[in-house]
Amino acid sequence: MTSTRKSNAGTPRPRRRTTTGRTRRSVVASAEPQRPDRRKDILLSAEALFAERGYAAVSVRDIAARAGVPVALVGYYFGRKQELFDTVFEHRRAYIAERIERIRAVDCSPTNHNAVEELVRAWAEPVIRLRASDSGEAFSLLVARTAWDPGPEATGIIERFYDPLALAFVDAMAEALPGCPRARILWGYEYALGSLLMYVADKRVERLSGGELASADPALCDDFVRFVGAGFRAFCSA
Amino acid sequence: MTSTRKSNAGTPRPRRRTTTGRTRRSVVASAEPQRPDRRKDILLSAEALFAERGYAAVSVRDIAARAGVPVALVGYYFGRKQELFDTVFEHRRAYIAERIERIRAVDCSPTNHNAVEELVRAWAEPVIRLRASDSGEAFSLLVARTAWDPGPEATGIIERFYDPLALAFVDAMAEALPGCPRARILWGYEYALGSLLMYVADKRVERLSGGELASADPALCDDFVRFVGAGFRAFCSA
DNA sequence: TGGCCTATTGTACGATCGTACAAAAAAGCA
DNA sequence: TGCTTTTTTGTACGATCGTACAATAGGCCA
Repeated sequence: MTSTRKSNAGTPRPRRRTTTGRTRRSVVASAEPQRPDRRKDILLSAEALFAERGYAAVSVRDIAARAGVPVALVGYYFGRKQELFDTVFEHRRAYIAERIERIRAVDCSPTNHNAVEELVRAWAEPVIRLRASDSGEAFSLLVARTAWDPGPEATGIIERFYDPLALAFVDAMAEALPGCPRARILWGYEYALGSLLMYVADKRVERLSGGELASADPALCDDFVRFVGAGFRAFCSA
Repeated sequence: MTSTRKSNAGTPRPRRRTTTGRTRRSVVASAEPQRPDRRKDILLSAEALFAERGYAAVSVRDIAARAGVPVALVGYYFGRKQELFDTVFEHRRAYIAERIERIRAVDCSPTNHNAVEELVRAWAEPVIRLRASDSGEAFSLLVARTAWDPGPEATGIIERFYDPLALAFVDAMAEALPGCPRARILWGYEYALGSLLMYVADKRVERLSGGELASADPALCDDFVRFVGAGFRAFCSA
C-alpha cells in the first residue's frame, strides 16, 4: 500500500492549477461538442474509488484510468494523492455545513418534548437522503469509509471536517437532556454514529437476509431515529 | 497497497509447516534459555499490526520486523499473506464460539422480561472484557477493523467467522421480541454492531472530550447495554 | 559419525506504487 | 500570423510490495 509512512519525503511539491484555467468558452449557443471538464472527471473518479475501497487501497493510476485520463494529469490538477483526497472533501463542504445548520435549528428547550428525536433526525436525515441520491451516493459512502479508516490521512479529514459537527450535536443534545453528564452524551454520539455509518455503508443485510433486504433503504430513516432516540433517552435517565 | 486484485496470480503455493515442527524439548527442569517460538511471535505480530492499520496497510515485512524475524520465515510458517490473516482468526476461534454459547444460554421465553438486555449483554460483554485484557486487546481491535474493511480478504473473514454469530443473535432476539418483523431485528443488529465497534475501537472520544475521557472503558458496559437494549425495544414496538 | 528432517537466512524477481519532468499539443490573445 | 499560457501526454526514477528459491544451520536418531 505504501500507506504514507516514510517514502518520498521532502520532495518538492509540483505546480498545479487550482481552478480550471481560463474562461470556459461561454458561447451562448452551447450545443457544441462541449470540451470535457477533465478536472471534474478526476475528482468524481477519486470520490467513487475512495468510497469503494478506502484511501490506501486506491492508486492514482486507478483514479486516472476510471476518469479516462493519463496518470500525470491527476498530479497536474491536484498535486499529491493526499491533496486530492482533501479536495474531494472540500468540494462537498456544503453538505457538512447543511447538517450543522439543521442541528442548530432544532429547538432544544425543555418545552420541546421531541427534542431528542428531532435532533437525531436533523443529524442523520441529510446523510440518509444523500445516500439515496444519484449525485451523493459515493460521497456518503466515502464519509463512512473515512470515519472507519485508521490511517493518518483519514483521521485528519475527520478531525478537520467532522469534529465541529460532532460537537454541535453533543452541545445541542446536552441542552435537550439537562442533568445528563456530558461524558454519556459523548459516548452516545459515538454509538449513534456507529449505527448511522452501518445504515449508510452496510452491505451485509442483503447477505444475512438471503437477498430479501436492500441496503440503505431511505424509508428506514424513521425507524433509525426511533432506535437511536430511545437509546439516548434510556442512556441518560439512569 | 497492491490490495489483492490481480498481481501474482496462479503462482504455486509454497510449502509450509502448520505445526511448530518436532517436539519442544520437554525437559522437566525448564529454566533454560527457552528457544523462542518464532511462529507464535509472527502470529502475534501480525495480529497487532492488522489491528492497528488494517489488512491492506500492513506489509509482510512490517510483520517480520516487529517479530524480529527475517521476511522469509513468515512465508515458511504461514504461506501467503492472506493465509496468515486467516490463521490469526483461526487461532482465536474459541473467542467466537464463547460468544455464540453465551447467546444461546439466554432464556428468551416470554416469561423473561429482561431477555432483551440479557441478550445484548451476552453478545457484547465478552468483547468488551477482551478489549480490556492484555492478551485480547489486539484481537478485539482487529475484529472491528476487519468488520469495517471493504476488501475481499476482510469480508471473507466476516462471512465465515461472524455471520453465524449474527444469525444466532438475530434468532434469539426474534424469540425475545415475538411479533417483531425479522427485517427490523436484522437492521437493529447492524445498528448494535456499529455501536459496539465504536465502543471497542474508537479513539475519538479522547480528543472530543479534551483528554478527559478514556477509550473503551469496560465500566461503560452497563450503559452500553441500556442504550442498545432501549433501541431494540423502541424499534420493535411501533 | 553421517544422514535426515526442520528451521532459518539472504537474496532476487516481477509488479505496482507515488511522483517528477520534459516535451508536445491546444487555446487564448496580440 | 506569431507569442504566451494552459493543458495534455509519455516516460522514467526510486521505493516498496508479495512471493519464491537455493543455501545454510541446527537438532535428532541410527
